[in-house]
Amino acid sequence: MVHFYQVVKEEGFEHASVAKIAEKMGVNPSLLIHYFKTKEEMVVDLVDFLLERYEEVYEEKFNQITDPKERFNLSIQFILGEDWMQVSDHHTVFYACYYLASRHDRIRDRFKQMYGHYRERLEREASQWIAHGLVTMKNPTQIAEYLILLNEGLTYYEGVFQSAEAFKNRSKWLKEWAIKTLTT
Amino acid sequence: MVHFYQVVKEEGFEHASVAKIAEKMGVNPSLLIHYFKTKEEMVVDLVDFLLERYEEVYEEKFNQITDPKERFNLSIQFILGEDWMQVSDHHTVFYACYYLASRHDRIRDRFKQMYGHYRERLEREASQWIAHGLVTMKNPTQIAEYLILLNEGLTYYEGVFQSAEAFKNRSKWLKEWAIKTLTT
Amino acid sequence: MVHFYQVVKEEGFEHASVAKIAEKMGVNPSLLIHYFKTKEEMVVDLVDFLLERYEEVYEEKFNQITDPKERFNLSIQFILGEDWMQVSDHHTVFYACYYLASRHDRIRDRFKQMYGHYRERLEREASQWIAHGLVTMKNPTQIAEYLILLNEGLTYYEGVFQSAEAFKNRSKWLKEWAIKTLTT
Amino acid sequence: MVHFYQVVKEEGFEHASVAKIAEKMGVNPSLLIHYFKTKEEMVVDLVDFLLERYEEVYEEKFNQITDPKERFNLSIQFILGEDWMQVSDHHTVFYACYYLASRHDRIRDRFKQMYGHYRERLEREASQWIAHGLVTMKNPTQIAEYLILLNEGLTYYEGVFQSAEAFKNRSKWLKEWAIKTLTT
DNA sequence: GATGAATGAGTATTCATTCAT
DNA sequence: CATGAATGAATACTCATTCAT
Repeated sequence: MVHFYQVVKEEGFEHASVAKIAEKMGVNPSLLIHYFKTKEEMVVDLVDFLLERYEEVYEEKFNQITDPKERFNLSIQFILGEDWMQVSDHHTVFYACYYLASRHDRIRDRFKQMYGHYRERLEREASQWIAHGLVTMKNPTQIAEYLILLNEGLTYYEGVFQSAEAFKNRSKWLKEWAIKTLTT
Repeated sequence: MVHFYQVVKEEGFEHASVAKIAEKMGVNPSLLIHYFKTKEEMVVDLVDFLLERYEEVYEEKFNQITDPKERFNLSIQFILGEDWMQVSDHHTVFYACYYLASRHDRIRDRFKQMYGHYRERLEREASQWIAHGLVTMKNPTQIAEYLILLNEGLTYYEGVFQSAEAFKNRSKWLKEWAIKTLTT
Repeated sequence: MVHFYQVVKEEGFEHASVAKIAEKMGVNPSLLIHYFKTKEEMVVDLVDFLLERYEEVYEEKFNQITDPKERFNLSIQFILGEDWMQVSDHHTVFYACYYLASRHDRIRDRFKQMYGHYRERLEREASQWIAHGLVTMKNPTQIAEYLILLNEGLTYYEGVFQSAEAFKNRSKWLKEWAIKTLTT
Repeated sequence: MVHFYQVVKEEGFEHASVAKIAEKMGVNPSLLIHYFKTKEEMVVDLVDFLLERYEEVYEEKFNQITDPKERFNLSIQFILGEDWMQVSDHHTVFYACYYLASRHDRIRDRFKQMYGHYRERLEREASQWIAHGLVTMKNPTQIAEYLILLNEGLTYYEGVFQSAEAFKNRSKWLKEWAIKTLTT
């Protein structure tokens, strides 16, 4: 899968043929078909591979800290800061898969699942923030979705303009706005 | 172009071959190549076609109303409400093009341009809001980008879960949050 | 025709399409077809154009001098020397046409005609040489063909190795050999 | 390769498409591309195939006889006689390739190599002739090149007029002239 | 005298997949 | 467990040519 991912990244999804993936793996194209039966299956697995990495990343991030207040700040930092952007050098591959999701039910289900987990994760966080009086908003689901929305919007927008500097600046005030929105 | 658009919508970008587009148009494939020289040119034109429609839509929307206060509410309504979603039944086609932009400079330039205009449009609106004391945030650019971010995040998220009802609800509280953020 | 010639020279015979020739001429492709009826006709005309230029060149060369002895030396010089090679920067185009001649009767007839004239020309020269006792060989036809053969062999060989220096040297001793052959 | 050769011979180089070659072979066109990667590679291989056959022919011819004097006469016979012409029913294919060489470095290199070997072969022969006092000319390279030139000129000329009878006659006196040139 | 729309056959090449070994 | 031969459909694109204007 990592080879599939690499080919997509280097040559684009539309050029990621079975032959090229096999070549990168150093095996025979037939072998890939033998295991996956069909390319569609490979694509689904690629999506799984990609989304699992996302899940791993945020699980890992949220498990590092225990102090609630610190967690709140670090969550905002993680979701709207530059850390996430590093993860998102997957950008091209990710949006290729997102497009697929719009046409392909099985793939969209994977996305639903991943974002479902993501939201649950954030809901649990948000509940803690509420419990510790760190935020004034009272609905954990809304808090979670709000942050995801901002995150995706930010990533999307950066994908268009691709300016590290502008992103840095935008990230800065957006974090402030988000904190203000949640805490007042 | 509208035929290209339709084929992409119906069969997916990856299956939108010159032959199929020509068939939908009822002409010979070579005729398309004769006019566009290459398929790449057709794709760029498709992107232009798509983005121009977006530009038309928001230009039209923003030009309907003159009363500043009403404009503020209607802008929020337009950007974060269901109206936009109707425009966004282009979803699949749009994200196919967005993916292309990540790999194709000319196409990304088109996106930059469109979002540039969009932002300028919103900046001018925001300046009015500020001038009339409708919002407390003082930076029109940040206001504009904030709204675009929310809009894109919202659209993106809906693309995954595709639930009209959930969207409606989300749209409702998000508008409230946005207004609160901008006005307090 | 000169445009056809140029396109063949620049892009190769196989890429010299009606469209490209028309473009180089600044006219509409249909116009060319209108005049020539078919591309085959254009090719035949190209061959005519090319061979006529060859005829012009040797007619011109042989008409410059009147003194028989000088003519003998200058003929050898012209046929086996570097002058000819300048004419033969047509090399690519010429051999493209020669190949056509092997498959195309009308074109081969043109070649026959041109070489017929060439041989006759040389025969008349050779007759003069014989009459003035400049050569010992007595058959003008054989003399003419011998020189044409050497010329073509020399050109052909140079086409393979493409070395100006080696050609110069080869040209030098070949002229001596030819003179020796004809005069002893 | 032999199929490619046949198609070129029967239909002309310009019509020797991958599809036609595959058809003649009774296989699928994509199989050819699978093995050769590109048509250009096929063409290079065709040239190799053709030139190797030439090499084989003259190697074989020169290895038959051991007596030096006989070798001299037989070499002249081989190079300027009708034997060679039988080999040269490759005429069309050969000149198609020669034209290619004028535009294609890799192919021209093949030609250089073949003619290099050919010349070396003849140089070795010529050295023997010199050593045995069969010829008066003392430079083996010049002797070799002289014979190649005559051979190519003869072949070329015959390609234009295509008259077996005229060729026979021409071949006859040309051999006498060549022997005279080399031995006096 | 010239243009431009349109065609249809043909080009090399890519691709996922099958099957025998 | 893996290879390699083979296929057939699809791809963008080229080209000479026709025809109406």
